[in-house]
Amino acid sequence: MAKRRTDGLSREVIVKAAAELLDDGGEAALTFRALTTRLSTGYGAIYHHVANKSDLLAAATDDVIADVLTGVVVTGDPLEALRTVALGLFDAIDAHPWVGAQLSREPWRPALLEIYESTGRLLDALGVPEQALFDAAGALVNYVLGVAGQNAANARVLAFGEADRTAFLAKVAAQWAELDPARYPFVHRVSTRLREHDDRAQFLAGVDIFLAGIAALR
Amino acid sequence: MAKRRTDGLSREVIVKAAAELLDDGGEAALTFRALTTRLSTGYGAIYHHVANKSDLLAAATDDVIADVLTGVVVTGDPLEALRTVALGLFDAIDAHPWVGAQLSREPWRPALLEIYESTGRLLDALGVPEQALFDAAGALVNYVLGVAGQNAANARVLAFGEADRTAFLAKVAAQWAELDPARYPFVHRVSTRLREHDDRAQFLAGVDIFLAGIAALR
DNA sequence: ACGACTTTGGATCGCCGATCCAACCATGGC
DNA sequence: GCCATGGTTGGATCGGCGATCCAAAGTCGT
Repeated sequence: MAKRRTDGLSREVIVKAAAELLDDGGEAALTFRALTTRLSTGYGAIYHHVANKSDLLAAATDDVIADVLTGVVVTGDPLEALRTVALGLFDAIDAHPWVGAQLSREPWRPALLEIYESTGRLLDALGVPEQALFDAAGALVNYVLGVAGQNAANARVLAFGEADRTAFLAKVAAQWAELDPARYPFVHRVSTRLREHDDRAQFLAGVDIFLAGIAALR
Repeated sequence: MAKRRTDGLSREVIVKAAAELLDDGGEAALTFRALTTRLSTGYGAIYHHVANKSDLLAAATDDVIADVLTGVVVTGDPLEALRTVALGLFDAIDAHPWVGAQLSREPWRPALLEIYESTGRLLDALGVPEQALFDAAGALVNYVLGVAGQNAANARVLAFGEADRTAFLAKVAAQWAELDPARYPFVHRVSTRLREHDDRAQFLAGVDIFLAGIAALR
């Protein structure tokens, strides 16, 4: 005989609640049971506004990405703007790792469309020839998606099991250092850099490598 | 009172059966129930050899990647070898999309270690300076992972719901073409290229962009 | 040949996404 | 002013999942 809600339950409210659950407890925390509890409602009410769980995840992701891309101020320099957009995406995914996992899983959705549009337009402004534009945008977006997925995976590891990032990196670096230098010369050699590296800086270094490659094609 | 198996059930056999299930029916087809049926055994027997489902997926992925990287013949030219390795990974992920999804989800596993090692060693042979080696390898690997994830996602879309690739691409391209050119100038413009593009060729174009960028750093 | 240890098969648990339906309530025709 | 109608809501329920647990069956050392 619980009382009925009077404040309209809307798709918007549900998506927002879903995003909060995801931020708080990771991807595993988003369940319809948890949603009914948080929203003090039942399954039927939620399913009335949302098709299924994929729909919900995708909608939440679209929201976050749209916020990032509309929030970025496009300066006069396309090169600088590209780096800003890329960093904005990185930071958003860093703050909401579930977005990263979702992006590298559901293609052809509004979020990805917006990312392609922003990236492609800036590459065009940069003077990339028509011929190479499509491939270049695809490559850059895929790089961002790759980093996004790895970031999300790392966040999952750190969320439960591992103490802090520094200690975890040190552990993996130690494993790399202990590998046979004859069989794994590269990994063995760069283990120190792994321990000391900064994800954000390395991400930007990758963007710059890509931009240099684009410039070479121009 | 079913008879007991006499051919030793081993981790190897289980991982192989898991890979077959994944190849046949996608990621959703890998369940312990399906495994018990296919192997004519029970849950206990499987859990005796395998820690959990993640362990199983990771082991199957490691197998596929190891096969690719050991199978690639390294020619004299490091540049050509890098492209060969990248294409080998692309083809393997194309043939087993679940590998792509897994790679962009579980970091610090043997499969990714092997990929880093192969990539890094070849970049080193290419003459990339010590300073840039770590970042360059990271960028290239992340690009491959990004494509891997998208490929896996596309395969999932095509596996159920959509008829064939050409028709699906045409549909998405049509949606892109119908977007407002004022709001989505880039996406609108390249919609034709989307319809006509070849995934494999575009992947290789992206690899070349990165290699050009890395050469610029040299 | 007997006991300790390993391996196997299946019953069972708790949780999940999804479906379904009865109760509820705002709105509009009369 | 009242009741029929159709868009909402809450919760019982279903089948399937990963995981745990245990008794039975095999294996091996002594």
